[in-house]
Amino acid sequence: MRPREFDHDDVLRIAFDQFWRKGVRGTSLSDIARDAGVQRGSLYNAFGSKEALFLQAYERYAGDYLLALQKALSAGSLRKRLTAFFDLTITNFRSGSPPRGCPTTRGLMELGAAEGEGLDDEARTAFANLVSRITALVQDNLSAGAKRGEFNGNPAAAALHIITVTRGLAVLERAFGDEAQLRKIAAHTIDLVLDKKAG
Amino acid sequence: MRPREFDHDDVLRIAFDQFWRKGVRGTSLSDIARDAGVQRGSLYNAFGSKEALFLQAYERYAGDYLLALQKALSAGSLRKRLTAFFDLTITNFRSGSPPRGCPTTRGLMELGAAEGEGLDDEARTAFANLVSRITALVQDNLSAGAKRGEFNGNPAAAALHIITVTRGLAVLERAFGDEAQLRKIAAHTIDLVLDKKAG
DNA sequence: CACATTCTTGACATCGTGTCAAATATCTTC
DNA sequence: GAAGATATTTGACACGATGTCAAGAATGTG
Repeated sequence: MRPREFDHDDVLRIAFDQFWRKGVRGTSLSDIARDAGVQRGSLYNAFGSKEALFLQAYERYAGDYLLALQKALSAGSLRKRLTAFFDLTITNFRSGSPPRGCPTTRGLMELGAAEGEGLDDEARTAFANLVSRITALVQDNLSAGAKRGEFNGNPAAAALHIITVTRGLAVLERAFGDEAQLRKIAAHTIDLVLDKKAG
Repeated sequence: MRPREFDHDDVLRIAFDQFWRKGVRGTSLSDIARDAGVQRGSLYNAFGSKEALFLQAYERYAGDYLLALQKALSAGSLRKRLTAFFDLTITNFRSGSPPRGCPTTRGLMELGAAEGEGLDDEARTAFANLVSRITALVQDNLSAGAKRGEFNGNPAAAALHIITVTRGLAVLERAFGDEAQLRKIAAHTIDLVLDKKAG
């Protein structure tokens, strides 16, 4: 056995940074190889393909991000939790310089409609998975908030609504790059959801 | 002068169909040339670049789409109008087989963060422009509805909220491909916006 | 009828993905 | 400690995409 000359995790981090900034299609393995100080062929040998490398790098990101969201949603009133949730969401979209946007949303919109076009079903599953987990997280918090009398709507419907808004925020971030606007929309959404009349 | 051997508008339509289905990065000028029965070089001669061709094709789409939305928002109660608005939005995302998603949202997420990466600022402007126009359209309807007593919130904030939801729907469409889910979210959004307590 | 102008066509340079075989370096076993 | 097995590295190759360019082709005009 010959040992690797590069660190597996280092490459994943370097690669995901590029994917995040430029999208999967917009990032070449040559870029990553240069940044990581590794030969292109070695990346193919270690990961198989650009998409496989992306998937590994993305899973890493998704795990970290989900944990951070969990933490943001873990204390205070429901309103405080939702505020922290949107805060982290927007901060994530606006991280980096220039801001990198949302990698999940970008990945989802990069998917090809048919076979062989763009990212494949494995990537779609990974993206959809993170979205589903976040939705469940929000829904659990809404259910708990309902028990405490902080919310009196349908937790499932409201969670889906909130996740839809976060996806929309990711898109508007790309369109206008106006962070204040995003925060206004988030605040308005919280008001709408929490002030809803009893149904 | 030698006359063109192809129809300018035909090519725009054929090209946009491909861009819509596979994204700008995922569509090659060879694909379009083959589909249109035109030599690749002729496309460069006539349009200059893939991006320039896309921009022309997109403007065509944007004009048509905005008109259709205007029509959907032109009659009945505010609730009926918003329902027709979301209906058309979702129908547009789900058109084609397989469904093609939202070209504007896809385009926005395909943008590069820095120079030279992905679509450039001209494309961003075109996308942002359509989003802004749709927002204004919705806001006008909300303002008119407020005068008729069908709505008692802030038209600008509500319009921004609604447009954010439509962008989110475009993303969820790619993630889950579940049209019934999209329609539920849309209905819930209309309820939230119209049932809002007086503020 | 010839000319100028535009379009078309094919060749080329460059870059990206992905494959492969040969070379290389370590771990293991004797 | 030496030899071989095994995995990694490296460079060459095929292929397809973008974009440029010069040469050929076809039409309107003088």
